Amino acid sequence: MLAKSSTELVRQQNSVLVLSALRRHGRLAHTEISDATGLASATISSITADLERARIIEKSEQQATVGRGRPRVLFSQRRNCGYLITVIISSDLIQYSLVDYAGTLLDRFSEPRGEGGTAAFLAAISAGLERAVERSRIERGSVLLVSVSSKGLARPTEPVLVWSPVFGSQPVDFAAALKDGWQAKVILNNETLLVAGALLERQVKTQGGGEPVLAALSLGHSIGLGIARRVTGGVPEISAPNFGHMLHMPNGGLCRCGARGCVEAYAGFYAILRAAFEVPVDTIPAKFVPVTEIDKIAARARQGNRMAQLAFRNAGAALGYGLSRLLSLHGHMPVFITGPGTRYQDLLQAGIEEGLAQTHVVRLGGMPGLTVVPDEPSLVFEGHLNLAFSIVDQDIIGSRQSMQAAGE
Amino acid sequence: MLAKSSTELVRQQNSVLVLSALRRHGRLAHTEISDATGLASATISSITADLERARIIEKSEQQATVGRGRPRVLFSQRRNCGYLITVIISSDLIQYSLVDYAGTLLDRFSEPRGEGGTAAFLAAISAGLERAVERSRIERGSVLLVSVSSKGLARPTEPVLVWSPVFGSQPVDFAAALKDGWQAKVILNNETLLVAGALLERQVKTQGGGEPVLAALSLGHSIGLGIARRVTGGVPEISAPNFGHMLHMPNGGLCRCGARGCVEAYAGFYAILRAAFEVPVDTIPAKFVPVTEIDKIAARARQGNRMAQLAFRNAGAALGYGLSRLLSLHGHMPVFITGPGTRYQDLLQAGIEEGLAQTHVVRLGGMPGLTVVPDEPSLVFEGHLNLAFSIVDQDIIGSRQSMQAAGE
DNA sequence: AAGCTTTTTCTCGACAGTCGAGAAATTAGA
DNA sequence: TCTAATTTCTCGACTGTCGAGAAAAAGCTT
Repeated sequence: MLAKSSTELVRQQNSVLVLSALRRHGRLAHTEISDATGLASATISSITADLERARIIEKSEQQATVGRGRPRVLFSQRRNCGYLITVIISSDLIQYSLVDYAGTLLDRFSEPRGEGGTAAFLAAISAGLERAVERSRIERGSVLLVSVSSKGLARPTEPVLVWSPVFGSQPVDFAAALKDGWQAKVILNNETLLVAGALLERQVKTQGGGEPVLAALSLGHSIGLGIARRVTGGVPEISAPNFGHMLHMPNGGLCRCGARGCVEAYAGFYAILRAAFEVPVDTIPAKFVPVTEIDKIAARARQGNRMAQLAFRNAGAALGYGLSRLLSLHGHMPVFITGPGTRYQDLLQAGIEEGLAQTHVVRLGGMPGLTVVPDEPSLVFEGHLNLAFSIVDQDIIGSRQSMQAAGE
Repeated sequence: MLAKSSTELVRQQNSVLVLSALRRHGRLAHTEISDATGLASATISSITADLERARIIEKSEQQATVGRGRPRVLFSQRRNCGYLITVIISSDLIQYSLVDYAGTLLDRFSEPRGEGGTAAFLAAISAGLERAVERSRIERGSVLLVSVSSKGLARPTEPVLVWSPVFGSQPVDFAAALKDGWQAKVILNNETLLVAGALLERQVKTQGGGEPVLAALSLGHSIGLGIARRVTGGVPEISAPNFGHMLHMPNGGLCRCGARGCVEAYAGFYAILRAAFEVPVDTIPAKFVPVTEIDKIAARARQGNRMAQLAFRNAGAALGYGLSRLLSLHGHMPVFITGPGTRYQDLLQAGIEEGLAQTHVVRLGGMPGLTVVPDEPSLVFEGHLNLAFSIVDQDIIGSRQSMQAAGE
C-alpha cells in the first residue's frame, strides 16, 4: 500500500534534498542550491532560513566573493550540530573514527581485537566508544550515530551480526555496546556493502551517471559481496548477499561456516593455502593465515609451480561461477574487485573468466566489466560516511521538534 | 539524488492512493476511503470531486443503504473510462482478455500459436488485438494498456523479449504489434514475475501482512522464477531473475539456450525425459514434450523404476541447489511452487530438500517454506491485473490534462 | 406524523508549502 | 559617482491537507 502524503512531508523531503546537496558539493550558495535541487529560489530561502534557525546549517565566514554582483552567501553544515563515530571491525583490529557533522575527520585510532567471547568483544567496543568521546572532549549525547561495519551477515533491521567469521552463528547485538548517557542510534552493515555504496556514489559524482547498478567483490581471508543500485528519485538501494557462503560445489570442501562447498571454501585465502599444499578438502580450515603465506604461494605460481597455479585458478573459477550465478539472479552488472586478494589478480583472472564464460547471461550480455580497485579501506570509510550522513540528515529533519523549538 | 517534491505531487500521490484503495476493496463510501487511506474526510471530498469531474470514478447507482444515518454514497471506477488487454503467451496458445476499467472481464479468447519467425508472430498478435477490440466494438483509442506476458527474459524498460524458449536470443519488440490508431502503452513481463506479484498481493489481502518477500517457482517445460517484495510505503518490487538458465553444473548437460549445465537442463520437462531414457546429456533437447510423456515416466517412477526415480530426484536436486543459491543471493524467503510440474511434487520433493539442506543460509535460517499452488493460470491473470491497473491508474492521474480539461 | 437520533457527506476557514516576479542589496567596473 | 551585474530576499498567488462543524438524509420514537 502506498503511504499518504502531506505538505509537511514535502517540506521534509525538500529539506533533506538541500542537506544532501550540501553533503555532495560542500558549502553552496543560495543559487547553487537552487540549481542542484531544482527548487525555486524562494523555496531555498525558506528552507535555509528554517535550517539556520534550527542551528543545523550556518552561513560560512569565508565568503568566496568573486565577480560582480551581490556577494554570495555560502551555507554549510554546523560542525558541532552533532557527531558520528564509525567502527570498522577487521580480523585483527578495530578502528574508531570520530567525524563531525560537516564530515571532517576529528580523530582516529585503532585497537587490537582481543580474544574472548561476544560479551568481551562488546565490552571492548563499548570502551572504545567511550575513549573516542573522551579524547575529543565531546558529550556522549551529541553523538548522533554509531556506524559499525564488519564482515559477515547483518540483520537488515537491527544492528545484530547474525553470522561472522569469528563468532560464527553466535549473534552479536551492537546496540548493547551503548550504555546510559548515549542517545546515538547504532547501525551495522556488511563491509562490502559499504564498498559497493561508495563505488556507486563515486560514479554518480564523476560521470554523473554510468551504469545504474554495480557489484563489489572483496577478496581476502573471506569473500564479501555488495550490490548497489541507483533508483530514480530515491536513496540508492544497497545490499550484501551471502555470496561467500553460496554453494559452489555440492559436497565440496569444508568451509569455516561449517557447510561444505561454499565459494569461500575455494576462493578464501585459507582455501588457496589448502589447495596449494594438497591438504584434504575436509581439513578444518586455519583460523588466520598471514598474507605473507599467500604471497609465497603466489610467488611459486608465478615461477611456474603447477600446484600453486592450480590453487589460484580454482579459486578464480569458484569466483567466476559464483559471479555467473550472481548475474543470473541479479541481472547483468559490472563487477569491481577489491580487498587484499587483488594483488593476485593476475593469477585469478583466467579462472574467473572461465567460470563466467559458460553461462546464459554472459552469452547474452557479454562478459561483465571487471575492474580492480585496490584501496579498500578508504572505500569502506567513504561508504560509512555516505550511508551514515544520509540517515543522520533524515533523522535530524524528521524530528521536527528541533526545528520548531529552535524557532521560538 | 532524491527528487524534489511539490504540493501537486502530493495530490497526485493521494489520488492514486484513493484509486488503489478502490481497486483493492472495490466500491467504497467516502468514510471507508478515509479509513483505508488515512486521509482526512475533507481531503477525500476534494479528491473524489476531482476524480468525478475528470470522469474517472462515479457514484454507484446501487446504494447499499443499511442502518440509520445519511445513506452512504459508494464510489467506483467508471467502467468505460478505458480498457485493458492482457496477452498471455504460452508454448502453444496465445490468450487475449479484454478487461474494463473497473476490472471486470468482458471477453476472452485463445488462438493457436502458429509457426514462423518473429515477424509472423508479431503480426498474429497484432491481428489478435484487432480482433479483441472488434468483437466488443470498442475504439482502439480507449485501450489504455496492453499487458503481455511470456516465459523468458524481458528487457526491464521496454516491451522487448530479449530471450525466449521459442525465438532464442532473437529479440521480439511488442511495441511493434500496435499500429496506428492505438494509443495504448505496451508492457511485457515474465510470466512467473506476475505469479509472484499475485501471490504477494493475495498475502496482503488475506493476512494483511505475512512475510514481506516471497519467490514463485514455475515448473514445466522451462523453469521460471519470480521474486516479489513489499516495500514500506510504495509499490511492491517484483523481478524475474534468470533462474532457469543459472548455472547448475559446470560443463553439464546441454540446454535449450545453447549453454551447458543450466538448471533447466536438469529440471525442465525435456531434461527429465532425457535423464529417464538415459539419452546422452549433450543431445539437442526436444522442442516440445507432451505432458503425457512425463506422466508416463512419473507413473514408472511411482511403480519403483530406478531410472525414472533418479530422473526426478536429479531434477529436484537441481532445483534445490538453485534455490539454495537464490536464498544466498536474495536472502531467506518462502518459495511457492506452481506450474504443470507441481503434479510430480512427490517425486521432486526429496531432491529439492537435499539440494537445499547443505547451504549456509538454510543452516542459519532453517528450511524455507515450500508451498504448492497448482492453479498457475489464474495467478498469471491476477498478476496482470494488479500490475496493469497500478500503471494505468498512475498514468491516468499523472496526465493532469484530463483532470483539468474535464473540469472546465 | 412530527420530532429526535444517528450517521454520512459536505463546506469553511486555518495553516503549510511552492513558485514566479520583482524589489532590495551589494560589489565591480566605467 | 554612477551604472551594470548578480545574488538574495520578500510578497502575493496558488495548491494542498486538515479539523470542526453545518447540512443532509435516513431510521426510530412517541
